Amino acid sequence: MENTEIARIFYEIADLLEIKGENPFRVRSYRNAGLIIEGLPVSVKSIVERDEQELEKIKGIGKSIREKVVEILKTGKCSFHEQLLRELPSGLLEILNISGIGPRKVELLYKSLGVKSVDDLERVAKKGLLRGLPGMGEKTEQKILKSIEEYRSLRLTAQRFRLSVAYPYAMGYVEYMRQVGHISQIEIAGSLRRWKDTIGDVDILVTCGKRGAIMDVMEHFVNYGEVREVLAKGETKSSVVLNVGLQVDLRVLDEGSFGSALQYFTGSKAHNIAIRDRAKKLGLKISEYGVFREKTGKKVAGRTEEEVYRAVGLVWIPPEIRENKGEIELAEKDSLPHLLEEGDIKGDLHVHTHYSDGTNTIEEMAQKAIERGYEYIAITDHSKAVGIAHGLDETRLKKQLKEIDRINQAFRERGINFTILKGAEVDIRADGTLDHPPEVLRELDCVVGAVHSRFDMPGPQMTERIIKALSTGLVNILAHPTGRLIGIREPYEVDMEAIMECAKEYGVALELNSYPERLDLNDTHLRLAKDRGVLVSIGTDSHSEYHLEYITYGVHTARRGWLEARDVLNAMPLASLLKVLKKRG
DNA sequence: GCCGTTTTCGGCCCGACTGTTTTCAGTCG
Repeated sequence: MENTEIARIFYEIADLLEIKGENPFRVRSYRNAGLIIEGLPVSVKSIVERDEQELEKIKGIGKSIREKVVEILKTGKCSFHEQLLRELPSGLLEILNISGIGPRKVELLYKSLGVKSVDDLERVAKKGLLRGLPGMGEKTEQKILKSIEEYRSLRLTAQRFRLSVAYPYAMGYVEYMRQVGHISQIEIAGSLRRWKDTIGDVDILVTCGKRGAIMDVMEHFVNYGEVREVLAKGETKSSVVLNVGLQVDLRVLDEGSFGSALQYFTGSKAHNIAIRDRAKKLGLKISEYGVFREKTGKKVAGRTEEEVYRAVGLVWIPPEIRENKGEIELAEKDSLPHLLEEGDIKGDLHVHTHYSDGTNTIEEMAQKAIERGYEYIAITDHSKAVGIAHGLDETRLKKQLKEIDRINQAFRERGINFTILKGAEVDIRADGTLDHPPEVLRELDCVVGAVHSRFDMPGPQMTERIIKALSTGLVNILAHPTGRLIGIREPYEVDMEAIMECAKEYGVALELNSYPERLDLNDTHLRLAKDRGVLVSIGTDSHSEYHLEYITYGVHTARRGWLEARDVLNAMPLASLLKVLKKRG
């Protein structure tokens, strides 16, 4: 039983209790428990196997949740959850996905019209039966029908957008908004500012210099060429949906509230709740409009984020780590980690060329890397098992190595301080053996091992496969360690703690693959790697010279995992890097 | 249901927009 499955049961309990009209704080506890469990870097199962009391040490998990977790792990189900499902049809949970419908309406629809599913809902809405219910009119009925349609089409595609998809759209919108006058400040907030790997919607905040111009700004916003639909248009907030289906919200603020609004809309929700809780204990009240004294209502901060954090006794916290996972406690002591920055990156250790499935030559990739200010790259083309990528056999690999020698020699002669490392992305075969012979691998500077087949293996087998490969002592870096493709393919089952233990023993770095569809390892695994003292290599997996820029996504993801320059293999200058790489074998 | 540097009981983040309302509930973020 995986963490996500256990979390799902708690989410469902929360939804069902909410429909029943239970105490909202009890509901929140279950939902919160789901969030916590889903976000744990280690499996709940392993914690319980060690000592089930340890669960209660996690903030937000008490006796009741702990008992239910243990029950789920033992029996595969939760009797409380089952009991709720006997009281209420499970189809009600699906109805909650229809936007504009919450628990109160679900209850009303179920009790008054016997609506048990989305299909039922569609039927009664089409019959015009909704408009008779209290609080509902013709407009609600039409809106619900439209939402059902959207829900059905959305279910076929991804509901969230990859960071790399949302980011350019958001930047384009910001550029467009700059064209209207009266805007003095503009920032993107939300999960995009926190660089989450997927984005639900985009939040743009602006300040408007002239009071009377707010509606002009709103008008400009909803008239953007990419807008498919206007969801709301008010004096402080407007919402639209773009043609691609991405929702964008705009908020207009006073100068004096910009910092507090930026803080508020950047989130995360868990971080904000903790910050507000803290404010309350200090006799303060925080809203998007500022920090106020609870008693007098006097405003004490709001212009900048620094001001807001200072008002509650904290130093400014980088957006990427605002998840209420320990950052607030450290901000109090002014001992936050010094997070990695893009300028710390000295090179790229996962790069393909036209030898396998890349589009550029070795020289072209090196040239681009030099322009980025790097000291080195490792050329790591596929091995022969990855036939579809035109993987290299030993003969072609040897030819490539000679070419690298030639180019390096030419760099030296021209006084260019840049080194191309000889590498390979060697396939870890299903039986755990490597796809190049050991004597060939020993000739290389940088061996990247990776799984490219049989993703459906059971967890223990996959773990054993990877551990066998790393234990040869021939691998420097384990590439995209979970194999996930965001929104396309789930990660394969693997015991990450066991992999990390092995990686540490054999001096293997784990990769944070920066390719936008991968971002693998993810933030929680990165934090685990840091805690376990396993080095991380941030590679772009570039298949063209333009892909080297993906390092930006990698660096921000690394920041989400609390990584500092000293935790990152390719933040090392060449000399130290070579020392680490040579330790293998 | 969870939590505790005022608490083992009594709190638990806050506000905008919409659609239906004649003062507000529900939903959303």
